[in-house]
Amino acid sequence: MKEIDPKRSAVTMVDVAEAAGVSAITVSRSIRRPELVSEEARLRVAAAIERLGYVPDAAASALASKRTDVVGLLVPSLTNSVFSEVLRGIYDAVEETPYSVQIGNFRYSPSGEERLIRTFLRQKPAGMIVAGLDQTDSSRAMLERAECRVVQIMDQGPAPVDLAIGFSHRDGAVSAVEHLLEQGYERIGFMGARMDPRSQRRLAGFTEALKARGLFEARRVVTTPAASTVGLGGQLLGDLLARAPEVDAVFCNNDDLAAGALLEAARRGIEVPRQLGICGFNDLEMSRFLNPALSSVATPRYRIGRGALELLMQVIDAPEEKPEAVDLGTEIKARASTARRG
Amino acid sequence: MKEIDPKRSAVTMVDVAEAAGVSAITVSRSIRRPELVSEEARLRVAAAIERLGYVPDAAASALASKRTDVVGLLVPSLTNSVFSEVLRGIYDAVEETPYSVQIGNFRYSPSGEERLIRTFLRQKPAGMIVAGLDQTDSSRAMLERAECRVVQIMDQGPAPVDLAIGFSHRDGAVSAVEHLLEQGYERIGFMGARMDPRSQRRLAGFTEALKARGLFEARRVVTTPAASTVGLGGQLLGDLLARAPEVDAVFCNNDDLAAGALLEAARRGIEVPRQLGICGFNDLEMSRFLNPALSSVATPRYRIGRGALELLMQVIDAPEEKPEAVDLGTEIKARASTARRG
DNA sequence: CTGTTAGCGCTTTCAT
DNA sequence: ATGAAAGCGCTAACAG
Repeated sequence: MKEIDPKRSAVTMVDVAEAAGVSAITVSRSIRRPELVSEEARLRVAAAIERLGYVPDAAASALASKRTDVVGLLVPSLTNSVFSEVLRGIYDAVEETPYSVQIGNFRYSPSGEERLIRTFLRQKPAGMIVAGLDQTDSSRAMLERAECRVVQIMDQGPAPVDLAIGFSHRDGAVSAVEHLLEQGYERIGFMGARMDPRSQRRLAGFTEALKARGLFEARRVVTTPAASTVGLGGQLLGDLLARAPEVDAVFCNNDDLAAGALLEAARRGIEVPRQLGICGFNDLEMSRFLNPALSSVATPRYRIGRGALELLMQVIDAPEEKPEAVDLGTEIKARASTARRG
Repeated sequence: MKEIDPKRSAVTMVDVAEAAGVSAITVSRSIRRPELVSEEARLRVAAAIERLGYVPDAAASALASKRTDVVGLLVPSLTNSVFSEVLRGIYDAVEETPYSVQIGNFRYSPSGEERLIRTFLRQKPAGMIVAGLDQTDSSRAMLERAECRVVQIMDQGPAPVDLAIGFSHRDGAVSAVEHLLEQGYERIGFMGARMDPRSQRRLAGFTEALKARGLFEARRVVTTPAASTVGLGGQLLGDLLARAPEVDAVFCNNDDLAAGALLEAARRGIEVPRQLGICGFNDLEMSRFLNPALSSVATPRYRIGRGALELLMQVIDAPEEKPEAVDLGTEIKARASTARRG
């Protein structure tokens, strides 16, 4: 049985110092800046640390030094496959630095986001990475007053709090619509779930692109506040076809929905791409292996993650630097699911 | 441009106290135990906090009180869809408590896991949740000495460090094999990627179940250390069929591989389930929407997450309590992809 | 290269 | 219901 005894005072730096026959500060230095300590002292300290099972106290260190090596990361979801690539980029990049990442998941709740920002700022993070440009006023104010640099990721738009790296969701949607038009589709529908601010911008791009050509029909747009899943993609395709049976193509807000639509079309005997073109968004790993392969708008998720952390590292010791917002762009991946002319 | 001025000393509790005309301790109390403070004082303090933009310092609080409200969570992956459900369970459960979760991702690296455990313990977490039972000796020793309760999740086996909740990967694999045998498949192959300890146990269950019936053939097992993806599932099916063309069914280590195998079979004109039965593991959301629907071993991921946090809450203020390890079990979902007799 | 001194901002403990 | 004093464990700043 595990023994938990919070009264037994833990080993402190002073204990280690006494055991090693040096002073506390030498212990501190041999942990943080070993090059400033003689090899002999360093070895004695290391041995004492090992022998006593010393674990430095992060809170005491943070309090005394007024700094931490934590980079706070705020995302709206960990289930959404989009963010897993971003995380991979961030983790890859942070591994090359002395910093560590702490994730907060606000689950698409603005008040949850405010709460998390407050919690993170209490810890005096070395930097913050937050998803999106659309924080509440109060969240935005906290980020603006924060004593650390802030990178907003995933999106692209005017007036970021500090730094920003992402892409234009509107432009991505426009390129999808243009691709579908090029392939000869003209009665194009839209399927969207969750409809967070970025999804809204994709819908806006979709709408604009079609309106510019006089091809927009409001009834061809189906959305739901529910979270995107493959199953929901099938349902939404059913809803769309019931409301607007004439649609010859559908732009899906993301690849989960698009995969669901593709599979549902197969179940209904609807031929893709001949009878119905389907285009997704994000270009998830699985999409190109579906039958037919799913066309999609590829988004630079990994590069956003890596880029965000690199941006932060670049400015973290240079408070005066302020790089421009970075637009990484998107790329349409034309595959069989929209190859009407092929 | 964002102003970062680390020299400008931040607002402290004493500043708030002066502004509110009370002492620091009253400020402290009106934040943490408002019921101990008169309403008048509380209102004045709240106003002062608001006016000055006071943000309590987490490090100072942790140092003085020797406690935090952080529950550390260590997972080997955030990309692996398996953990997203676990996270959802944990987040749902923690929302009902005053604690907050901090995720560490060790990316299937044992040394990364050690490093993260060390980092987490420095913060004196209120509790720890770690994936798996197979830590290195050094990791295990740290967890055993930790001044907090520890829950190991995802697996089931002898001698957990402290608490445990999960299911038997071996039994799950056995049930998959039994299902395939019942359906009349006899030359069953195995496809596995990553092959972490839990995957190894699934392979062990697969092997045992077939050996017991004299049906095991080593060449029908293909594995790779690479991470599971849909694309890899297609490749592994190709490898398996090249090495053992006689296989009439395949048990895949997880649903990503199984989905890839299913899609690759379609591409090759192999009829599923008639010519080839395919069974996955985990029962991801998408699996039942594939064509044909994918049979899979459903794992209680959400319940593991929620259960782990609930276990922790249950023992966190009762150091003497030590519940038994919880085995949540698995359930085979028989669907079209293995319905040979159907 | 090493040590001394003086806090960091908060909470605990004990008074009142 | 409120406060005064003491210190949590570490590091910055300055000596030596």
